[in-house]
Amino acid sequence: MLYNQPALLFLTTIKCPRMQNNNNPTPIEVPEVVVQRLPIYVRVLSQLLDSKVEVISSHQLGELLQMTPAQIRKDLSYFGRFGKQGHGYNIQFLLDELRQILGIDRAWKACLVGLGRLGRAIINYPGFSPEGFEIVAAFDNDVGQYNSRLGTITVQSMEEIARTVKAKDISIGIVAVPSNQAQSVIDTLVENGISGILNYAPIAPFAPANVVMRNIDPVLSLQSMTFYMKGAQ
Amino acid sequence: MLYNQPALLFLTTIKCPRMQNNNNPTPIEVPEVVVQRLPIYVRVLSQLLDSKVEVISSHQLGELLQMTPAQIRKDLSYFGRFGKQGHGYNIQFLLDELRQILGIDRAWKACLVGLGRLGRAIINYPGFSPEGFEIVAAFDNDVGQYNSRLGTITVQSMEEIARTVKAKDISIGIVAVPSNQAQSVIDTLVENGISGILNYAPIAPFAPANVVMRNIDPVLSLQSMTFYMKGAQ
DNA sequence: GGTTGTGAATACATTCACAGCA
DNA sequence: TGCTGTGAATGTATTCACAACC
Repeated sequence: MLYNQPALLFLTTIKCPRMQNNNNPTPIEVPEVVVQRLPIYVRVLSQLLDSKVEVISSHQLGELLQMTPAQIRKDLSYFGRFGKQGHGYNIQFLLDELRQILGIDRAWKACLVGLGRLGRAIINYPGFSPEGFEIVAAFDNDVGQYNSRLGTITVQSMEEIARTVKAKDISIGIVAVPSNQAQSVIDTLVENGISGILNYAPIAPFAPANVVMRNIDPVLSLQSMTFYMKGAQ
Repeated sequence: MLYNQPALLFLTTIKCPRMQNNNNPTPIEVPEVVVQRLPIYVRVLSQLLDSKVEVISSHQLGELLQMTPAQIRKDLSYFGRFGKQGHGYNIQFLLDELRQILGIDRAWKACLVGLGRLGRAIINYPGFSPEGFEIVAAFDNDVGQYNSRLGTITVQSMEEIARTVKAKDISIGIVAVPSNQAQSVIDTLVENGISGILNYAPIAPFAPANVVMRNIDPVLSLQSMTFYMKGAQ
């Protein structure tokens, strides 16, 4: 059976077009779990670069991330040959490559739906824009919110989602509405051509296979945590 | 090589003591990925129960969660035999069992470290307490925050972490401090006997193997999302 | 010497397929 | 008949181990 959507968190191998910078145009398969690790490498490599480290071996990187050097080398080898034998990886070069592979070498426009407490925290979160994710529109159903300004953004009614998503060429939707509205908001975003959704609502969302879904759900994290803590308290 | 800590998100099989309600006292191994799915089952089953559904088959549940019925049956079979042939699973019974297995049939006390914008959003998040996770203390280094009250909680200085964690018997720490302070806060929590950490700081944290770590990092989610969206924009 | 990149080997997770039971 | 529970089979992911190279 094909399932088009990970059960909130996990999924397996998926076909992807091979990177363009490679001369071989045949498609390769990259495990989804590998793709999910690439941003972690990017994060650590950036920090190392900030600390003026220029070169790192898979062994040292594995030490920092608590993973095996072999896994790091294997992960990277899906995309190219970025290292030098006897030397390691040039951090700046590897970072540039990984950013291009992930598609984070450019800016991405997102809209936020839902401006309750959670939505306002999201719109004020300072971590998105330095990484190239810019929230350029915000929507809420509460009439009291309309036309209120949050930074450079003016809150719009949900009826304006269709028009604004197209007008501003938005490709990512961030969903922060109450659970009972979340699926219908997701449907609206999908209908209007959004291709990725970051969902904060505690539901098991549905979306077609061509839309990428990511869920942020701290309660699920806590609930799987306690399984391992039952001896502790 | 043994690695004691998942690289932020994912890990594999781990030894766990078998459930007590089973007569067999030998330890079984439950894949971590299975444990992470149990809360998802709990969530959907609760919603079904609210909708007055009493019984469900693995096929129907698989439909709702976009996973195979075999996977659901296999996952549950690690912990016991909860279904009836020809009938399906009694939702109330299965829920009770799953809650006990996960250790979420009781309350858990947590403390929050960091009361910036993110920390205040976390302390106001209404999703924790209905699930039995109660934030009973909050700490910040900013003198301006001390003794300010957030709901029933009074903000304390970080020096009071040790005393308060012990006095209030807190087992979970929620970390919402800036990246550069996060590892040292985690170390402090660990030293004071915290056994689970929910980390919101965008770092690759380190903790000993006996501490359960979960990371909430929307930027990582977005960065692996765009990999699949490069055709879209 | 040190380190990468990778086929082969191992370990793990999912799915199949069917016996067994209501 | 309809569905669970589960060994066996398949499909994936990780790790090993070593040739190739600096």
